[in-house]
Amino acid sequence: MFSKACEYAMRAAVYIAKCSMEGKRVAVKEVAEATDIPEAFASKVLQRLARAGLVDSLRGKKGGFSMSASQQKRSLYEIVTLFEGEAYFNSCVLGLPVCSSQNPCPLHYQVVGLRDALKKSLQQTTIRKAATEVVDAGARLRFSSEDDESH
Amino acid sequence: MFSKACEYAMRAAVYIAKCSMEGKRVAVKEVAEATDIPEAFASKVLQRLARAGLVDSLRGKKGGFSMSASQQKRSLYEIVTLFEGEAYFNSCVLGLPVCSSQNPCPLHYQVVGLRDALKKSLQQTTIRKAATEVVDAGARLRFSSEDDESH
DNA sequence: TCATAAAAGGATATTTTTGTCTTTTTTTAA
DNA sequence: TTAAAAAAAGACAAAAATATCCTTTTATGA
Repeated sequence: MFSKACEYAMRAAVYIAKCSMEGKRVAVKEVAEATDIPEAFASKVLQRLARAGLVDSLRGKKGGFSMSASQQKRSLYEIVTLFEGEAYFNSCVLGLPVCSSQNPCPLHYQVVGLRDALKKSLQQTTIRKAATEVVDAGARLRFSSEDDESH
Repeated sequence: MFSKACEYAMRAAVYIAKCSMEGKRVAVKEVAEATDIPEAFASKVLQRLARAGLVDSLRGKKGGFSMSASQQKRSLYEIVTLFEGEAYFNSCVLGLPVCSSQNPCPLHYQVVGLRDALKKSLQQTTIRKAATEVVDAGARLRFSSEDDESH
């Protein structure tokens, strides 16, 4: 449904938010392990999130990534559009360059409403809210449980 | 949202259905032109649809593609899963290998319902129905209108 | 039977996505 | 001031998706 980069970005962002809520700055290495992302790729994804202002990064010893309260309030939609582009939610399901109520493709009415609902759902879901699911409901950001990290 | 191959497959299938409803068999060349798909790629996509039994193909002079009444009744969902895989609608939005109500990711409840609705909508939409939209409501399968095909 | 039209199949090319590795810059603290 | 730790940046590699081209097989009709 979404690209790997986008999936990774969401997992990483939620993990960083969770850490920031606990007042902890995290390094790429930890984010990568906690969310099952290849470390070097995680680094690229986080660079992109940082350049977009969705996370803060600090270089050097004791550096790492964090999210301010206002960053935690940004929506998952912002992450998705950063990696998939606005077109993901706006362009024609059949790939036509023009498709609207004026000029619909045969699936326009069929699909547009549902896709808009998905869009709105992601717009209304803050990164912080997703992080809270992890803390409160034990929702996961990686396959294996946090118990068997074995370190 | 969907891959090019999948978009092409849906456009091509709907066009072939429309032609078959008019009792006309069509060649790749015509399908490609009518739906704005690169011809060689259209050929590959149609081969795949044919192997999957979603369209009939006939070689040789007067050959081409067509869809029987029962093929026209197949759903768009079948085309999508042929090109995107079942996983498209079933796997975790965040890309986790395991994600269910037992073991949800932080977006599980948020997104799963909407994606299921999209799935059902595609399952309930037959290729024939989409083709009827084109015939009855003038819905389009390519950018420019059919008037300016200039031939 | 032979030329022609069409799909099928195979090979190849291009672009994008995914993933890795190495070097550089920045910061901290000893 | 220097070693260590961390992100940033750049180069590269591998895989997948997209796209094109060429050959082979099949059917038709003259």
